[in-house]
Amino acid sequence: MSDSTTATNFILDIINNDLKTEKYDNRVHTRFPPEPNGYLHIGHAASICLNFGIARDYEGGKCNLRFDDTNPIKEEQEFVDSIIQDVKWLGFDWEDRLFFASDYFDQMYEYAVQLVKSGHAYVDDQTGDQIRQTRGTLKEPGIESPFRNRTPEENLDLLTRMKAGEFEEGSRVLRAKIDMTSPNMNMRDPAMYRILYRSHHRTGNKWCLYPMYDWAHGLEDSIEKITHSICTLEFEDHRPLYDWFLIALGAYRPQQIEFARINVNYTVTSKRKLMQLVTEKHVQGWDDPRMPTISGLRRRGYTPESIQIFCERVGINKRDGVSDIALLDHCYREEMNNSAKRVMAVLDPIKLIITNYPENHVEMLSSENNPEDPEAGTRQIPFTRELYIERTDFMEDPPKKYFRLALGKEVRLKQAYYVTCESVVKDKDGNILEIHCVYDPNTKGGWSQDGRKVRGTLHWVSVDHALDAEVRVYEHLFLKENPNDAEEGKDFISNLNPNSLNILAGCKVEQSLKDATVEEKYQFLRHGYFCVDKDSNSDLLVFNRTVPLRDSWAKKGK
RNA sequence: UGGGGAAUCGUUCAACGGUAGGACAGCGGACUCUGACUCCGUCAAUCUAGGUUCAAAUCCUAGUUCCCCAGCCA
Repeated sequence: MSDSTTATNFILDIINNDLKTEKYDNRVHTRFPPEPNGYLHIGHAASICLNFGIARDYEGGKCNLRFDDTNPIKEEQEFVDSIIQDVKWLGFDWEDRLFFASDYFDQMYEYAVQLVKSGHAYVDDQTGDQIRQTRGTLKEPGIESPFRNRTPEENLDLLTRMKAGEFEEGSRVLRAKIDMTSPNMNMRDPAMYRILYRSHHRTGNKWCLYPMYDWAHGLEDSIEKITHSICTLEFEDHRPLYDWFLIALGAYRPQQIEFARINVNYTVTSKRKLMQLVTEKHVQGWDDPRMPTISGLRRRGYTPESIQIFCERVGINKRDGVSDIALLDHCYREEMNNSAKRVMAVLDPIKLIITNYPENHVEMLSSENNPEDPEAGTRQIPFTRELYIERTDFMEDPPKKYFRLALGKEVRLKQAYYVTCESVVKDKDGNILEIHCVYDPNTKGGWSQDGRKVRGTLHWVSVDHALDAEVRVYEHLFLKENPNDAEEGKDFISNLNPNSLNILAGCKVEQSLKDATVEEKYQFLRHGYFCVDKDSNSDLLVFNRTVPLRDSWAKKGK
């Protein structure tokens, strides 16, 4: 390992041991094998980080990106493209090892012929229903197919004709001849090939025979000389079958290792459910910033680094659990605190007028871009008589320990001056329209010579210079930690959070944001971390709030 | 006794017969030109019952709970 301080886990233990015993000639070669039938999500990220992380951390380690595209009914090029983009964006490199299971179809078929010839596989003429009915149950053994004892010659003839397209879809399957009484259902003569007259996104109409997962997956790993084939827990009792095929073939056999899938609270990660959210338009697409998809997280503003660190800290083991999304936010804040440029943005503006400040006067004030990073430098910000401040930064009847503006109270305007509130202007209904203050010219830069202190520091923007912006503030997509915990007769959809998207129009942001580019990230002072959304145009900047800053004051109010 | 897995602070990961520790979350405080950051403190766990041992989260026995498997899905 290149970094001994990172957490170890049972998979690394296995690999280290295999290295010690030279089980795989000191090679470490993993793979990430997505099926291109949906978008990648945070759960996949854990697997990607694990597999590519292992390749990165071991001397000479490799990790392949391989599409497990054995089912043309569900798979599409769109998903291949998005997956490639997402893995790349996450920061991983498969070099020249981008593979497709479909590239091995010929080879797989030859292997099948070999099993037929050696009497390990047979063609079954039973219907799907018949096969299901004779499989037995969890507690009762299955019944052998009447076609189970055909000769290798007959099986070979039938298999050849299946491949040639002589038989109807669903009329026959090739089955492994194992044990219909096995307590492991996977070993009860599992199907290897089904007949499907479907066009495949890569092989077109070349095949009408498509391999099943159990048959295909081990072959893919074997062909690529994978050493450690890491998958999720539900494949644990497929391992005997994985091994059986490769042993029967006398082929190179990787070690399958299973770990618990990563779940995250307040969201769902089943492909079916994500698909449902998109198709039923509960969200605006796969990359909706509320989605746990990689593309959604990306658009929301999360970085590859924060996702990687999150996955590392969550860790790997064999118990299923649910991780706290707050940890991702923590990882993100940690990263951004060191790197994000600070800017001032007023999300809910109210006018503040400095009555003793000259009209039509503009002062340029200097502000640091990132107090955590002196190298980030400073910028100039225009200060004028009329400013916008945050509506919530003024209260007529402030509670105790309220540091912000109130009648007669003095606060600091960030990097500018101390101001004291003298009066407010209201409309007929009593709504505050303007806050009138006086400033102390001797506090320029936000510091007083006489040592007097103010507790509150407010952010602001000049009315004349502010840019218009729309800010999208997100909450959890679901109200419950476990969205599947729904009332009787209802499903996860009933737990959708109606306030998961809150659009703030009429926000005012500082001038320096004029040339902000899509995906660029900022800290809006005292608010949180935001990034520019692709919906921005030359008239209106659109920001997504990735995560808010921690706010111990707001917490006290609760 | 169908088979296969898993049980440690609220969550998550460690401890591999020798002081149950870290992170996140929570709570309290200090600091602060971001009520941020940072720092300090604090809360809090070995599924149960027996057994082996000087010593058990760890080994043994018996239970309990949870997850996965009856697709021509992966």
